[in-house]
Amino acid sequence: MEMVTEKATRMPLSRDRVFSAAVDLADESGLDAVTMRGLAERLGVEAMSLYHHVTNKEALLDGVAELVVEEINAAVSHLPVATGPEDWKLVMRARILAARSVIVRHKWAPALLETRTSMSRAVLIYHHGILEIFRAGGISYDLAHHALHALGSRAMGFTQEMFDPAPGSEEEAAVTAEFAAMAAELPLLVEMLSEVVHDDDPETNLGWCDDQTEFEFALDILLDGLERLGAAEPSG
Amino acid sequence: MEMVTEKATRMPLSRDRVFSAAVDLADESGLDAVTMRGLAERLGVEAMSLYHHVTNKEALLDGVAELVVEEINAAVSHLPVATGPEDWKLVMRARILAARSVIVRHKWAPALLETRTSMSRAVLIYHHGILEIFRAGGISYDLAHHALHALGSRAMGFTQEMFDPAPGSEEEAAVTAEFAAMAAELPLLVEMLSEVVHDDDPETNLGWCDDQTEFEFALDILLDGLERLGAAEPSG
DNA sequence: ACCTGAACACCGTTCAAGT
DNA sequence: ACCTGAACACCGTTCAAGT
Repeated sequence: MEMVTEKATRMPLSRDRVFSAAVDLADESGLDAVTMRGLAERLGVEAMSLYHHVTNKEALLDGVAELVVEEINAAVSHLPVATGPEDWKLVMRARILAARSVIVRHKWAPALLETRTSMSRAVLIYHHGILEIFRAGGISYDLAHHALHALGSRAMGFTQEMFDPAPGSEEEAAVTAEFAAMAAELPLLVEMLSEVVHDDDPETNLGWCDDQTEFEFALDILLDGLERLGAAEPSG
Repeated sequence: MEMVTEKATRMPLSRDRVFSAAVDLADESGLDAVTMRGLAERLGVEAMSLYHHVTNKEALLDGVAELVVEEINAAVSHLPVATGPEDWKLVMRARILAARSVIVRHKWAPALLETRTSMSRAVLIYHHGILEIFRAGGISYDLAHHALHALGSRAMGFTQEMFDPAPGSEEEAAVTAEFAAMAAELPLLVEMLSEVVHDDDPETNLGWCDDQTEFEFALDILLDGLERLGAAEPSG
């Protein structure tokens, strides 16, 4: 039942080992657990040794983010390519949902990716693939550019949701309490929530309000809208 | 030219003064400058005095977020209300763009709001107002619920953009360099960027990739799509 | 070349003490 | 009731020193 720790392997440190140990640490204990000291301990080494392989914490986080996006690129690399205006939307949809399936395995990734300020090699490659699909679909560079902005992080399979308390957490209890106290002032929200059901399956959801269904709902509105705009363009 | 500092006023501390001083500090020096010690100094007080008014740093940040959303609620409070299926989309659009104008005054707010885990009083009130517009437009609770998810933070006037280096920053230089080095592998991105122009006006943009035009482009696709779905619903 | 130990400058926070 | 000073347990990081 016990995992083979990095410490037990005793191989020399390297950038790759540092980054992938950080990913594992984040998977197990969250992003906050990724401290220089904590990561070093997991690697059976002193915190200061890490600085021999990464210039600082920011560079470490850049590397971790890059590893996640490379995992996405690997996951989408064998997916079918678009052949024309008929199938680009389905191909795009499949690619984005494949990216999302990687993100779901690393629930801390959205928060990390949002804090990255520079576009890395892997992110550029991913977006080039997205652009390829738009172009195969006969969509102009101008519209594709707008589309990349409109999709934003959704192109990569996630939306950073506001206010998503973990089910059963004290935050969720706090929201429920606040909501109950204000029910009289919020009649429409009360009525809406009595009509709809939240699916809180932690296996498929990134959070309270970011489940697969809602992600696909918004994605389809955007893809449908883009398809419509593409069809209305003067030339392919 | 020198501002009247909080220190000079010498009034006793209060929750409200603490929160609004934190907003001012974030406006001037960014969110990272809002430390217990830094905020205390600005208030002419010791760091530990703050704990008499807020339970901890998280509660401080909650209060700061709440103040921003209250500013949004004030900004939209006198806007016209929707009267039916004919005008709900315009009313919604105006409200969301008014919210955005508040966010633009506090460029650190998106990053802060994304980290809040519980839905506050002001956020509930804001979303109730949004729901009011959907309902006036004859949209069902079920569709409105999907719509709130689909809009996400965009309902409040922002999208947390990934990879938005500040114009002229070293991050932007890094992206440019990376991009140049990979140009051969990214022919479509090269061609796209040669055709489109980025408007980097720092007055209207929240970042490199989140300018007013792109925000409205995506917003209109979503509102148009929701309108279409609403019109197709069996009953209002 | 690679790793370490001690130290520094910051955090948020606790606690006992001041008025 | 409100504020303070010293201290604690953490950070990221520097630097001189070890092998």
